[in-house]
Parts: sequence; structure tokens; C-alpha cells
Amino acid sequence: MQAVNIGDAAKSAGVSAKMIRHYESIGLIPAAGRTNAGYRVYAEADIHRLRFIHQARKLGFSIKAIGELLGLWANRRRASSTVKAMTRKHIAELDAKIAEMQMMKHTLEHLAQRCHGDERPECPILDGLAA
Amino acid sequence: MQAVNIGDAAKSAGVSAKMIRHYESIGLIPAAGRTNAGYRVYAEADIHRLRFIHQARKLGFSIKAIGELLGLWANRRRASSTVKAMTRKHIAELDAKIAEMQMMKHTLEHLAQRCHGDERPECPILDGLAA
DNA sequence: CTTGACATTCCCATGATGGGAAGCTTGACA
DNA sequence: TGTCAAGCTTCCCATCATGGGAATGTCAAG
Repeated sequence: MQAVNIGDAAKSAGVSAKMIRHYESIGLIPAAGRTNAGYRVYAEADIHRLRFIHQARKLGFSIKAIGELLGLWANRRRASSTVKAMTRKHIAELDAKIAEMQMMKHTLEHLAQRCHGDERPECPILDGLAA
Repeated sequence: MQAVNIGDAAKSAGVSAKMIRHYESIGLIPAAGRTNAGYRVYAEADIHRLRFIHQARKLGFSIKAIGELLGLWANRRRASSTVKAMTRKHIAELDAKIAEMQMMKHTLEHLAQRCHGDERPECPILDGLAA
């Protein structure tokens, strides 16, 4: 249960010290304890929370969603259906974005395929953008 | 060659008036002409440019990239290889983002699959985030 | 005691977009 | 001609997550 400074907390959780302060300022995490000199102090439980946030960010959850997930994580009376619904919703959002980018990609590939890509100025890509 | 106000220019180009002013302020497009009263005035060529920008945005090009594309579009001595290279680079960036989101999606689906999603608190999704 | 590696707060920037306020202009209609 | 709505102007603020950097304070090792 040894308390560490923000730099070490950041290293073991995989987030930057800057972001830890930010998460505190927006209320995503409770305000950390302080030493007499004003240094923030983190215990094991705090680092677990930061690690949780790090994992959730890696999976693309928004900060707002992570706030809710943290609440559920801490709540022993939670229903797993809530978490699953949030996850499904997030998957659907990812799907939408993936589909949108694939549309862009296909259009771009189509245009690029017809572009000679040499020193001549004729360019179906620019023509496509101008159309 | 009739000149129109910003609202009509926005409508025919598919961008908001707000964004047209923004594009002007960051130098993506030249400053529009003005009436005596200070209203911006747009001719056909200006609207073509805005339409070009709109198409390029729909395909995910950044404003910076669109600035370069506009330059190439206006330049009769351009080489189509330049445009094609930019497009290929953009496609590669899209690919990277798509791959990243698909990784997220697969991980989330894997977790969701093992979550009962009922009134019980046991939740492999939260466990996965905490791990 | 000095020095270097940490910590603190505060402000600014990103990229593309939107919201909204306060005030001026234009055109149509009574 | 007076009025009123719609449209224009500029200016400031917000988003979302993150980073950079300045000015300043603290801690531990040499």
C-alpha cells in the first residue's frame, strides 16, 4: 500500500501525468491526496482505476462513457446487462465509423486506379473532387 | 456570372456559411469580395472551389491536404503523380485507422460474448478493462 | 549547498465544426 | 414610408482528448 508520486502512477498505469491531472480536473477520478508540499499521492486502488481508464481508452470508449463504466465497476449491485448494452452501443458506433471510412477508401481507390500518376496534368482524382 | 451571398453559396456548395467564413479566415480560400454594406460576394468560380472542398472533406482529406489539392487543381502544370501520391498516402492513413478500430471491435465483441448481460453483477467486460 | 529530476499551476494549441449574442442590411408588404 | 423577418457581420465560447511549455517550488543524492 505504498503511495507514489504522479510520475510513477503514470508509468504503472500507462497514462501521462498530464492526463491524470486532467482526469482529476474534469471529475473523472476523485482528487488525489497531497503531501505537505502539495504533491499528489496515489495508492494501489488509484492506480487500478487509472489502468482501467487506460484500457477503456485503448478500446475507444469516450471519457464520458468511461465515467459511467467506472461507476458500474465500483458498484457491487450493478447489472451486467448495463455494461453489455454500453459495449454493444460502442461497437455499433465503431461499425458506423468503419463503414464510413471504408466508403471513403473505396471511392479513393476507384479514383486512384484511373489516375495515370505520371508527369501529365490529366487527373481523374481532381476531376472527381471537382464534379 | 451572377454573384450570390454567403447563404446561397453555402447551399449550392454543400458547406455551411459558418465554415466558409472559417475557410477564409485560415487562408484556405481567398478573401471573398464585399458589397458596400460588407456582405461577402461569391461568383461561380468561388462556388466551384467550395464544392471541391466539400467533396474532399467527404472523402476524409484534412484541410491542410485540401489546401495542397486546391493548389494542384488550379495549376495547369501539375503532375498527376503528385495527386496520386497524396491520395495513396491518405488511403494508407484510412487503412491504419480502420485496422485500429477493427482491433477494438474484435476485442469488444470477444468480451461482450462472454458477458451474460443479465441482472447479475459478474461482468467479463469490466474484468477485461480492469486486467 | 548545489544540482538535476521531479512536481505544481496556468495558458495555449490542435482540427473541424457548431452555437449564440449583439448589431447592421435588405427586401417585401401594408 | 414604416415595419418586420430573414439574412448578413464580427466576436466569443464549446466540443474532445491530448500535448507543449513557462515560471516556480520540492526532493534526494553527491
